[in-house]
Amino acid sequence: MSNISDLIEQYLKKLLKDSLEDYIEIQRSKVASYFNCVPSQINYVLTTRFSTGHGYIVESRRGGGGFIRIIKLPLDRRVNLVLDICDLIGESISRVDAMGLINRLREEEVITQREKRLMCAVIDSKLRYLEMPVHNQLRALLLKAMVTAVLKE
Amino acid sequence: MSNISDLIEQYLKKLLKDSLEDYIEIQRSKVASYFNCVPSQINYVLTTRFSTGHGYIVESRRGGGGFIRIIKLPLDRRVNLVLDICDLIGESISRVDAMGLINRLREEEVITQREKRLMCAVIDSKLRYLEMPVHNQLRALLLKAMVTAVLKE
DNA sequence: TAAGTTAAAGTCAATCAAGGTCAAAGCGGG
DNA sequence: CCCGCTTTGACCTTGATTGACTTTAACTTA
Repeated sequence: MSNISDLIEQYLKKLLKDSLEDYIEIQRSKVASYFNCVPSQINYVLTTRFSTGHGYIVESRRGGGGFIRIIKLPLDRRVNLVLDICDLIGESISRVDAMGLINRLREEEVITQREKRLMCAVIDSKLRYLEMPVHNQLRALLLKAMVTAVLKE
Repeated sequence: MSNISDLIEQYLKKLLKDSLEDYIEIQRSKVASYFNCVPSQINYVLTTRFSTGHGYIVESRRGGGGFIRIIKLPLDRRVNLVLDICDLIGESISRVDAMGLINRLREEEVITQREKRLMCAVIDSKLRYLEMPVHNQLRALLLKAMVTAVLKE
């Protein structure tokens, strides 16, 4: 398991973890040349692993002195966490986004490892009877039910 | 008794035995070309010899840098439990039976209160798109996935 | 200060690299 | 001969990589 995208992902997450702030600023071209890849690969990593669905916000500026800022949304247990998450999930959610969300919940220690596995197993179940759109809706339904159940204490 | 499938099976089991972890990661195409067979033969071996029923969990990822991970379930009483439970669940299960099983797992302290709520939420989800027989099948599928996931430690 | 230059980052489609599925053909023992 | 397990291959889906082209911002200079 070692494609460049994974390495870049880990690299960025480590930067975030080590940062004193809840965000980091990078230079696309720097990171790209550090990993010996084309700059657009960074965008690929950002869109596939640092989307809103994954709990991040990405801002940037072009031109001289440009940068990319990756902000980690705080995901703590206050008031409307459940509602926010359900909102985030909506009526329909892709497998990737669902997994991203679950991972984030785990990273924030909002859920345990076992709970993560449990939720992933549900999301990952090959619901072979179903068409894609229905599948995405079903997934949203189940995910919301799970998040609600596990967080409502 | 020496068809390719058996050889591949032994090969993979040896890898597992020699591994420091309780899992291995392989590349389907590599193994296939090592054994001079078509890639899909590996899938055949996996489904016929490394199923949950056999005490393994198989995960994978496609695309560049893809891999197949074979996880060996530790063979203590919990695993037998998983296998037995999966057996018990079968292809289809009613809501009442499912709930009963979950309660039982809780009573035995095999799962936590949160996990119980999580599982109940999944089972209880009104899967409004579906007919009864399919619903029962789906429930069985999800329940088995959950039990396996939560107990695989 | 407007115009031109340079230094970023963004987009998108093509291509490559896996693994998944399924049905049909092959084969071996009873 | 038949049944069930094995083998094969065509076709599918998903994910990663690359590069040509575009857009935006800052800097420089006349």
